[in-house]
Amino acid sequence: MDLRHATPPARSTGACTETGLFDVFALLEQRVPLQRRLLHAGDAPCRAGEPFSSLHLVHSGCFKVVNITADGREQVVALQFKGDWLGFDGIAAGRHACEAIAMDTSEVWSIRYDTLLQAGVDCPALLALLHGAMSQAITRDRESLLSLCTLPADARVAEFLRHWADSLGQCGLRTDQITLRMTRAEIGSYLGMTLESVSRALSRLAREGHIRFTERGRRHLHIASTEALAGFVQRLLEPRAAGVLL
Amino acid sequence: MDLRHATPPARSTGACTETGLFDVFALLEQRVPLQRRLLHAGDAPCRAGEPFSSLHLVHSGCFKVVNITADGREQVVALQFKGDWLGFDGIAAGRHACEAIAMDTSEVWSIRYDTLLQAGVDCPALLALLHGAMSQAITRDRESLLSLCTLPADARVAEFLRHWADSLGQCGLRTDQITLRMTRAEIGSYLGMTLESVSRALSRLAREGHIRFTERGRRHLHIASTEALAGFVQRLLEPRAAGVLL
DNA sequence: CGCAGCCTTGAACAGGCTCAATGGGTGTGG
DNA sequence: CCACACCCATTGAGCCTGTTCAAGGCTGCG
Repeated sequence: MDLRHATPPARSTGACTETGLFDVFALLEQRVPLQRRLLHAGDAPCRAGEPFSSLHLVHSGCFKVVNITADGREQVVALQFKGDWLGFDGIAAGRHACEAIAMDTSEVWSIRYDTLLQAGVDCPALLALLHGAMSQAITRDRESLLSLCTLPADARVAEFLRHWADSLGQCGLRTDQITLRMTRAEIGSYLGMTLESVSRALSRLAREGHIRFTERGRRHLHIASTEALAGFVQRLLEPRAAGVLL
Repeated sequence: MDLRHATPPARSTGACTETGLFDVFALLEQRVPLQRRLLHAGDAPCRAGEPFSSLHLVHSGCFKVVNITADGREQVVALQFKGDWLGFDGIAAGRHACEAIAMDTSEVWSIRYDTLLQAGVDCPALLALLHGAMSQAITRDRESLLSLCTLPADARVAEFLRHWADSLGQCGLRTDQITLRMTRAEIGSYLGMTLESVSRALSRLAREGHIRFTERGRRHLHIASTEALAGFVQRLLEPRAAGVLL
């Protein structure tokens, strides 16, 4: 019997590791001293420029990760849900490069990096966990990069919705009914487009029946089928592919 | 005393590092069994889809990292020089997501991941090294993302040249005379633009005197000043910033 | 020499941006 | 309770940056 499907992996894209979400939390809880922190929308477990000392495992809720440059540019570079870690960017420089900001009431488990390393000596599974999470962060950032460069605006929005629904699914929530916890401007920042383009793309998706805005407002929407969304993306891609291949 | 600053990661963007590169290689050499591999342009230490078993530390030369999707899109998502690692993307899924391809005669030190972990138990500095490198990879990917989304095409090309020169500098090479080891199409893939746009941007930079093509062909170029390039980027940014602030 | 890649440049086109007007929702205070 | 202000979202019109398509040049090589 395959346990992996009983306790699905922590938001892995492909085939991850025997240790699923449940195991991750259980293992940490019993092996490492950690501090549970309840956060509200807008709170930031780490801020850009702050000295690095702890990593934060998202236990519930969701976060946006914002990168800020010296010259004032800023962008949402990642979204993190249950099972994702916050703060990896601080390890190398000893100082955080990005802010992580709660987009909803959320709980994180904060773990001092040095104590995590010490615990890792006795329990290699902890290290495997950590490395897996970092590796996944890299893989996902590169996927973002690829989507940004190879997909037209509408497809990026469709992928974004699919990704969000997927993430909810891996937390055990329903994937057909989603509540966007970001403004159009934030979505646009994440997807490399303006808020107007996001709005237009959503309208188009609604017009084509892939999504439906619920009566509770423009941030609550119903997704007909994530497969259909994927198909929509592929259809936008075809003209180019055909042109290239023929 | 903070160990992190005693053995800082290689090629850190910000404050790098009296010790840096040399220590990394020395430490690995004396602590971990590794296999030196000489590669030629086009060789790939890891291929997409291949099972993951080893990490590869770049000892000389340079690599492009190419991400390939199931539906056939592909993109250059990173460039790696001496001191960078290849293969992090394989840890989580147990299988590589990206290809790393040598763009020049290069040497990598290949290290089995499992033996590296074991060595890490006795020598925490090895783990610090590894984590620093992964953290840096994340930080850099996010910087790419930000450049892609917030800079116009010409600025992206300027930043690209600056980054390349910087990377050479951190290998101890001269930074004013660089040889691009990529075609215009590859640069375009990395920067999210077409090869024509890259070519035009380079022509513009040459016309404004920031770069000069040498007599040895259009891939060899002389950079007047990396600071001037940074200034060029800022100048392209100002109109927007001014518009936003006023 | 002729071919194959790669690079450059021009001209037309288009996707997404900017600017602007409008409307819905929410919270506050009269 | 309504009026107002504020923020967010939608939609349209015109524009601009970067793409597409096309032609031509350079270099290296069989």
